[in-house]
Amino acid sequence: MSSESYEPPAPRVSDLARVDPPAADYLQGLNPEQREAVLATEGPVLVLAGAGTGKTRVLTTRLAHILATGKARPWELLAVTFTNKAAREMRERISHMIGPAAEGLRWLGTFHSVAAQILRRHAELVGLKSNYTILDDDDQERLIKQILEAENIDAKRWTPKALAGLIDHWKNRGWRPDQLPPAEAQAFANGRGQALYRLYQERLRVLNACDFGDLLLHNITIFTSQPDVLADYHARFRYLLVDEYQDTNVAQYLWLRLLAQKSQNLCCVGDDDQSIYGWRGAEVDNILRFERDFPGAKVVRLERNYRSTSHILAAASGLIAANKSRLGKTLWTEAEGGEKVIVRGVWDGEAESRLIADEIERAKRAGRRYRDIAILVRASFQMRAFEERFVLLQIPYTVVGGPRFFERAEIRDAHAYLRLIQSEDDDLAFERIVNTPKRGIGDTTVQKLLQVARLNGVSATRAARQIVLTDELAARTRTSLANFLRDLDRWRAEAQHVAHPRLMEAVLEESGYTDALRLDKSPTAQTRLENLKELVQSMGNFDTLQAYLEHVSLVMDLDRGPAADAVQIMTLHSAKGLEFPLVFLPGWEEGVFPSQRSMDEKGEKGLEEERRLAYVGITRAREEARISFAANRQVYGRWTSQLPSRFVDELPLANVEASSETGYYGGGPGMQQHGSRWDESPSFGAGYSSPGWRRAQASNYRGSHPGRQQVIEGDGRLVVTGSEAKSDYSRGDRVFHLKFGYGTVKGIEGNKLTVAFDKAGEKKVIDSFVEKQS
DNA sequence: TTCATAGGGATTTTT
DNA sequence: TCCCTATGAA
Repeated sequence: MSSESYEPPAPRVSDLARVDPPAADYLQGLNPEQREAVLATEGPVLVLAGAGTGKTRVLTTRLAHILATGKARPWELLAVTFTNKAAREMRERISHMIGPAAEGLRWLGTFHSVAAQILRRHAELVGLKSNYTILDDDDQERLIKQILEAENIDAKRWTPKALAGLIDHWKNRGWRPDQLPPAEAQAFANGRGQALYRLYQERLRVLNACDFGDLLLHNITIFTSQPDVLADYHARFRYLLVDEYQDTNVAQYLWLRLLAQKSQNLCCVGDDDQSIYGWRGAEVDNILRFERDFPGAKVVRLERNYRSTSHILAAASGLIAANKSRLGKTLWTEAEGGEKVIVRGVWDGEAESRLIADEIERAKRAGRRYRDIAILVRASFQMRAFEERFVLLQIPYTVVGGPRFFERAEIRDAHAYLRLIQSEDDDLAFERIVNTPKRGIGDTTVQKLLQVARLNGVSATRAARQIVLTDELAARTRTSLANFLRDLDRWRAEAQHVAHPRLMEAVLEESGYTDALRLDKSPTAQTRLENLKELVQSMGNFDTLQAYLEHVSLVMDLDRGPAADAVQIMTLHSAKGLEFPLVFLPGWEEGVFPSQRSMDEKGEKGLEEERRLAYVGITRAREEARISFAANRQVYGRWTSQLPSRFVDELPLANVEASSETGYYGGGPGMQQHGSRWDESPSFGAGYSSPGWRRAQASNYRGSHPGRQQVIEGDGRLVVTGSEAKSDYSRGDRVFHLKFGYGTVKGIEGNKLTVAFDKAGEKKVIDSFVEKQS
């Protein structure tokens, strides 16, 4: 902070001398602090960027500035982010500012992708080949499971998942097997943790593979053991930039420190108040300690918020002030006024979703777009109530997050084929597909193969080659294994001259994979086939198979098309970095948010992280934030009565309005005063005049079920009586559903249909929500 | 190899 | 409550 540390007169003069007209442009419109953060290029800098203070702008402008002033060329900049999305966004914005020169930023990427690139060049230094594969968590877990089995450890009591988590944790802390602190080494399966970790690493080396944690850890090993390699990178990276510094773990911190130790030109941007990934190994301490770790560091605080209204900011600030371990910032805005943050209690979870859905319809009628509205929940089980309600009212929504494209089983299978074609030694890929689709090579055979492989210290494929020459297997099994090997060899030969999307198609056809799916009557088979088609298509974007496989292991997701106009439902975690005009924050109840588990496991630290999550939630809102809590909630099928979250009490009274929407609760005296009981007496029956409800009812009647009656019961549930009446539908009918699209009726139970939708899979729906196709 | 059933677990998830 | 997994029987 001291002014001495920011006075490198010489560079500054040369800055001014070199800045040419377009350069002046990019500084326009920055506020003084932002400008300071951009111009302080030399020495360590910590930019504390509060929510909505123009962080990305500073980041990109800073890079553009370094390039424009000729301090470094694009390939001399190291810029790391956590997500591919952030990296992509940064690259786009920079190329917008400086044009095609941004293409040269080859060291702009995620921690993992940059580390993977570095590791490719020096793999042999840690016992790998440069074409090593990167395991996903699925492979990782299967490998660990094998080790546990081989070591005769009860995998029920000591789950592979738990060990995977532990190893991850160790890697996050930067510990290799021989570096574990004694206390940690004792963990797992009666003190065998360290030995198992060592075995796991050995297996990885044999497989020429590494997991995500290894990417960084191997880098660190190389840098510390090979000074000349490190010196090479010191010469290369003249300026280093890190986004979301509060989310770095110890390994990432060590990695950065090694790379920055010579030039010291390290700029870290982050916000301690938005550190919400502690459970994944992020160390808030990294940011809290920055000034100690980098003596003479300059600290710039970005506190002017351009996103939210003053009530929203004040509410968030008041809340986060309850945290003890923080550097402290005071956000301010010129956008005075606006709506207060609305807080209210409802009777139960259903009332909550009903309330929010109705308000969304009101907002829509008032001219808001659906896409401007978000519902941010603590945990995904909370999403269902909203989804159900939205389907009922036909409010379009999208759930952000959820299963990702490359994590689907069929995609992983397809990749396993490719991996095995590319590297015969990839045993994990071999095991995955040797009997997928079924070709009569059962578990016993595979186990036998693995045993032979381990005994002779060769890969499973090689073991298979040997074993088919003997008579150890039944004739039938032997033939199909031999066929499989022959196919592999053929594909491997084809891979030399056939374009990889073509190869993929051939493999899927000739292996019988697509045939098996076509014969599969299950409703998801169709979707899977489509996914595979999409996969083949996406492969075309890459020059080589190698490049493609590298991409999928590091990116794990497909670029989604433009977002539809739909309400966004997501967890608070995945909302970080986003903003919406109208934000709903449901489920603010003790135990749900803050999450009980978080507090049980991490105590005060856990609670503070939950509070930061609440802070992140509120600060996503540009214009309106609406918090709610229910008095009763069904958790895992059990009704529990809930207490309002302590975070509700921590909101500053002046910026909050405990609203009493007519019909949702009595609005007794309790509601006016903060801190008193949030009594509420729901008045049922109100709130059913919204357009969506009418639409739903209309479509019920349109469904034409003579002899049936719809009754709206006291609790608001739609009950259809007389369900014995004969259904209009019969098995095999083609139907259309507004949300799920086209499908075929598979079963009928009263007014409920089981429909196999072409896209969405099998669902149970109420018949009045589908239209019969003739 | 496939089906049925019992049991256990059920936050958050950047790569 | 509900969904996924492992396990066992046919």
